[in-house]
Amino acid sequence: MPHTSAAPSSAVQALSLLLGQVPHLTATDIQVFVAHWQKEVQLPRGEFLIRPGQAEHTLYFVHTGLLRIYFPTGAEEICVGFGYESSLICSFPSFVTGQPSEYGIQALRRSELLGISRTDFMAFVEQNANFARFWRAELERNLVGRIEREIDLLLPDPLHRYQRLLARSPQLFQRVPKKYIASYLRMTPETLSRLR
Amino acid sequence: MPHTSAAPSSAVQALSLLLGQVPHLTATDIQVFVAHWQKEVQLPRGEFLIRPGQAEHTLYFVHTGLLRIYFPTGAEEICVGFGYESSLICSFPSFVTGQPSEYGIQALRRSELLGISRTDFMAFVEQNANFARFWRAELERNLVGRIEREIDLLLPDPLHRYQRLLARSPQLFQRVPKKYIASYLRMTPETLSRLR
DNA sequence: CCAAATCCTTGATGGCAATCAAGATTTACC
DNA sequence: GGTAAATCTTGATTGCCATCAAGGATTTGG
Repeated sequence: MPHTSAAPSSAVQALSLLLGQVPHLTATDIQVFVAHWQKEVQLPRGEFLIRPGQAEHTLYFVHTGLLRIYFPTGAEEICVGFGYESSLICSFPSFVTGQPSEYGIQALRRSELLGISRTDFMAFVEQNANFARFWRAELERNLVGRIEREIDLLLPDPLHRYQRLLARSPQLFQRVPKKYIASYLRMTPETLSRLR
Repeated sequence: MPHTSAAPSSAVQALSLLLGQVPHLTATDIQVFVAHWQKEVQLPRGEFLIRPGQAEHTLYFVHTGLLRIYFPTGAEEICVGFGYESSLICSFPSFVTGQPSEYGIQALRRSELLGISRTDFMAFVEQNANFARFWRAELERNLVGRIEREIDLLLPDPLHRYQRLLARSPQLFQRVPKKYIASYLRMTPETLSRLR
């Protein structure tokens, strides 16, 4: 083992692993790319990655932990998504448009993340067809998922919404506090509890 | 005017106009591209572009008319989106994944469309960085819009949902029958009527 | 321009989930 | 491991939207 360079962090290794699954990306591509994920963040439980109204144009990789994305209405906060280990997370509209984020992102457990700036990330997408393909696949997967979810939200019957989510993401119910799932399912914690 | 080639159809002209707004696309790029939109469709009011369960992996350009995208539940159909003039429309999950469509698309007025197969379209995206950029921008715009919409659907109060949609898409209320808007807003036509 | 269908509105009633409340359980953190 | 906080469950009540129904307005298509 060479002593001249520091060993890559565990988070960088995990990110490299994720990228290794992308077709046609070379080891060199990945090595150069991960070097640009320079923003290391450690969040204790309850801490915020992004607060609503804040301009934060960073794409994050969740190495460990669990986060929720929420939208603050006047009265309450509604949960619109979660961030799991080994996935990407950001306030998407803010990341894409450059506007301040309407959403907040909060750690539900102690979480470790790696971040890359919008500028750096988009430079890779522009200059390398393989990264462009990767980002396009991310966008398509995300979009298909959101359309699925739109159905869930339109179903009038709380039981149907619960059953669809349970079928699609059973692991959610073992990791995320039920009250956030209830908000995500557009019902009160009491109603969710009675359905189970 | 040359007699050796047929004049481009009005639909092709409109599509070319839309593509002309894309940065870096050359006139030649556009000319070659639009030649692959070979599926011409004319739908009378009430007719279906795609029926649920059908495999239809075509991307459509709406030249004239108005369509609704809907999801059939056991009891009723819920409206998940609309297709306007000079915009693209498809059953997105089906177009991307190649699976049969869970959604239906129906003409609400007499509509004229142009279609391109998934295979042909993706070939352009793969081979030309400018088309890749165009498709990426489409995906990002679409995704941002869906996230906006997710908020609308999560708001518990029908009045708030109505107000948000009215602020974002006031033209909708002048073009689309209210009963479809009501379904889109997750409420009954009676409730929507009382809000106005 | 007319007839028929579709769509929109207004009213009365009932059901279901939100709300309020309290106790039980789990989880976090020192 | 022990204590405090957070979360989950169960129960009673209320309010709001869906449902059902009917009359009026608009649109469609010949």
